[in-house]
Amino acid sequence: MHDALSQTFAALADPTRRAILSRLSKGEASVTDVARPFLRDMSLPAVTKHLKVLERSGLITKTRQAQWRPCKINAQGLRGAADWIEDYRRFWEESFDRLEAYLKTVTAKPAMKGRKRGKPKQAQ
Amino acid sequence: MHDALSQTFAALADPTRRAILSRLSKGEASVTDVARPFLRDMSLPAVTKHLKVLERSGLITKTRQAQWRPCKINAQGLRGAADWIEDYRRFWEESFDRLEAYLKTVTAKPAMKGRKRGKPKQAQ
DNA sequence: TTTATATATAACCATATAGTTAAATAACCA
DNA sequence: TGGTTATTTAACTATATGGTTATATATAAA
Repeated sequence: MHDALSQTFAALADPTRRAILSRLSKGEASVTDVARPFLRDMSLPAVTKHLKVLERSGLITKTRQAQWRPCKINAQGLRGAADWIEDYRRFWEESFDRLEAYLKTVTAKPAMKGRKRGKPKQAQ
Repeated sequence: MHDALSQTFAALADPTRRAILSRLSKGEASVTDVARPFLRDMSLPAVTKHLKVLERSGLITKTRQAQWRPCKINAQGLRGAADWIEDYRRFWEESFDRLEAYLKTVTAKPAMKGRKRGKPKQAQ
């Protein structure tokens, strides 16, 4: 699974990493500062690894400042994911019922060929 | 990682599963129909597993109709993910610069205590 | 009852993920 | 130089993931 979108979603599929992004959305922070709230639950190298996942997926960037590596959010990396999900928004918004009815008229042609024995038709 | 949001993002972190959702957004379909486009690349049980992941994460539901299990999208399951990402939208929209400036005035108080030797300050 | 279709499960394998501890590297300070 | 702080890397472990093939189950059809 190497595509960018999969990497983004995979990066978001961890509460620690989402918390890190939330923290960084309030401003840059060093690795130690990012790690502080998690050190009761995991070691510093564990946080370093999470940061690496976020960096690889383009959701944060790291710069250098003396012996510190300030981390900065790059929420642009969320655009792809946001756009993807956006395509499904209509499914949970109020116009859903009317839209579903419309879709049923649009997708009425059977997409399943070679059907022989009363197979269930798709949305009609 | 058991929380709902993590499960949703994890389910989305696979191109096959996203393609399945895309297919189901156009209407209900049986397991075989859902699987058809993927059978050059993987076996039917592999698709069954993907469907199970989508089902566990609440993104689809399966019903029964004779020997078929029509699958139906439940994009409501995307709401949580959409809402989470939405909080970061401001980071990639045009008002970003002005907003960042505003945030800097808001988050000016140092969140890093015990600092001794010219540690980098956070967004100020 | 037998056969065919649709789907699920079992057992297995390879790789990825998320954590650990210990050691290495890098920059600053005295 | 030597010591301290910040961060990364290495080596390892346990579990999860995504795939396989073979088998089982359920319903329908002949």
